[in-house]
Amino acid sequence: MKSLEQLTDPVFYIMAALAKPKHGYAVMSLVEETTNGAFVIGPATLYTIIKKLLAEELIVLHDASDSRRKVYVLTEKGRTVLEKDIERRKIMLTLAEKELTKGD
Amino acid sequence: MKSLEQLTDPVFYIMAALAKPKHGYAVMSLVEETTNGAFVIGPATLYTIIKKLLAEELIVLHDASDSRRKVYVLTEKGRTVLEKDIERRKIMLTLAEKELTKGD
DNA sequence: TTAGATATATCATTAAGTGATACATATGGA
DNA sequence: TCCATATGTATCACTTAATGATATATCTAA
Repeated sequence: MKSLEQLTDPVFYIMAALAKPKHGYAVMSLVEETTNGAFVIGPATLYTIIKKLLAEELIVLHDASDSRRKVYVLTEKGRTVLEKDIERRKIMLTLAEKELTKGD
Repeated sequence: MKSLEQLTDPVFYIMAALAKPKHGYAVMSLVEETTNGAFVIGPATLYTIIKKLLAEELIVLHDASDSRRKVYVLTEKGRTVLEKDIERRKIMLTLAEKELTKGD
């Protein structure tokens, strides 16, 4: 995750889920449910990425955490990065659809 | 690239570009120009991925190729995979935007 | 005639993702 | 009460993916 540009898919999903405070397990559940099981983030992926996001200060441990559940939420910086990545992804989709339909 | 679900960003870009026949170098140029240099696919990434896509039969060497320029194009299978991934990406974006705006 | 763009390709390294596993607490039945 | 299942966090070791550096050849325009 060089310098925060180009979020990978799992990173994007996790950050999107953490736009609102959630604990890790809830992130896994949300993604799995929302995608009808098409996208599953396992614990290894989840906690590896959470560790990175904390280090990059894109998320923080939220007050509401207790010893059992650790609640995280996007920082302002994280929100900005996510919003920028949403734009990038929209441009990607535009390009793809243009190429697919162009001409025929 | 397990079994063709979840295309990574570089793979997605390259496949999108190859919806219409193009040689490798043109793919690099197209992506770089379209994104105003925000996304750059270097030769190592490009040819590594082209090799994989050929092996998976998502692209094929196109007739118009000569010894200098190798022109590739999506197969029917490749087109189907790309279209499915476009849908997945749209769902991802919907989820992200919903989480970002929900409540406030 | 030669510098820079075009074009393809691989090697070696780094970065990213993940299966397997571990461990603790909570909860709802039998 | 016991215990199976779900909830919840975490890491290790391995695989997969991406890429910087480099090599090589051709084409083009000054």
